[in-house]
Amino acid sequence: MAKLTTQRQALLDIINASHRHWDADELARAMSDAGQSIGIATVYRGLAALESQGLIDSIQLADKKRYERADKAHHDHMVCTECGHIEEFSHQTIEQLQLAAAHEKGFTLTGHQLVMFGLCHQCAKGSES
Amino acid sequence: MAKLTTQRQALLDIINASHRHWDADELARAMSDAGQSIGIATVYRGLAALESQGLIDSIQLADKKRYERADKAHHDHMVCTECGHIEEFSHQTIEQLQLAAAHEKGFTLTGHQLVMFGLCHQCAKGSES
DNA sequence: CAGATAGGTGATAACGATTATCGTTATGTC
DNA sequence: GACATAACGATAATCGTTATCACCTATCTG
Ligand SMILES: [Mn+2]
Ligand SMILES: [Mn+2]
Ligand SMILES: [Zn+2]
Ligand SMILES: [Zn+2]
Repeated sequence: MAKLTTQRQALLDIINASHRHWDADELARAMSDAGQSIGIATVYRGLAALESQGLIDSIQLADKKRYERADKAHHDHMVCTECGHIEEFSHQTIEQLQLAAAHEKGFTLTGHQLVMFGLCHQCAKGSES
Repeated sequence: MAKLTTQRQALLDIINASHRHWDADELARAMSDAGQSIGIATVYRGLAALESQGLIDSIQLADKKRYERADKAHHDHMVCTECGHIEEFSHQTIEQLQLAAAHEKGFTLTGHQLVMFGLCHQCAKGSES
């Protein structure tokens, strides 16, 4: 039903070209920098379409949603509160224990999001007094 | 430095009176219903003050922040995407594995938030075809 | 007590991310 | 080509939250 238009393909290409976690604004700017300016509403619509088709993934951080490529195994995120760096990790046992905890409370799980906050290696080093 | 004023005490009392997870608007309405109307800005400021003093806790959900009493052990949350019901759970092993995962990536953890989405027992029953 | 100082309060403007609206444009089908 | 169906883009609107700013309180000081 939803079409993979020129601009949606371009968004997808940008996202698939790295492991970055993009927000809508960054993508609009990247398109613009590439000489292919795009309306911000089109970015939001395109991202929603791509995500609903499973072509990209997203994480909801406190302020904004960030999108990333979907061709990776499920993982969760660590966010550096100093520089914004996002580190990925996956832990099979944590996933299993989550399922167990949900089951114990009678919950039918459809998803989850684990975000850890702290200082990345770089920023922890830099802030030593 | 920050004062525990009459309205802040009232907010704290409401929050401590149950295990609910309140948003700013609900608290303003509760105050109003109790005959003690309060400006919405005062609610936000009061909640920020109470939280920074460790008198209340909060969780950041996709759209809004919700506040709850702080006199409970750390726990995480399951949110029913159908009715909004929030179930709490805590899993010691999950917490420990998170620390291990962070350490492995060189992250100094300052916090985390695990939110699981799905259907609560009630809603799962109701949606059987 | 009078004045000074430090916060707090409340109405409301501003903000930032996202969504809705609406006229225009591209794409697909006959 | 003509019509239907989405997508596009500019922009208004929405919503949670924060900033402003003109009063209010306390609390302190002499
Ligand atoms: Mn990721
Ligand atoms: Mn809770
Ligand atoms: Zn960092
Ligand atoms: Zn439910």
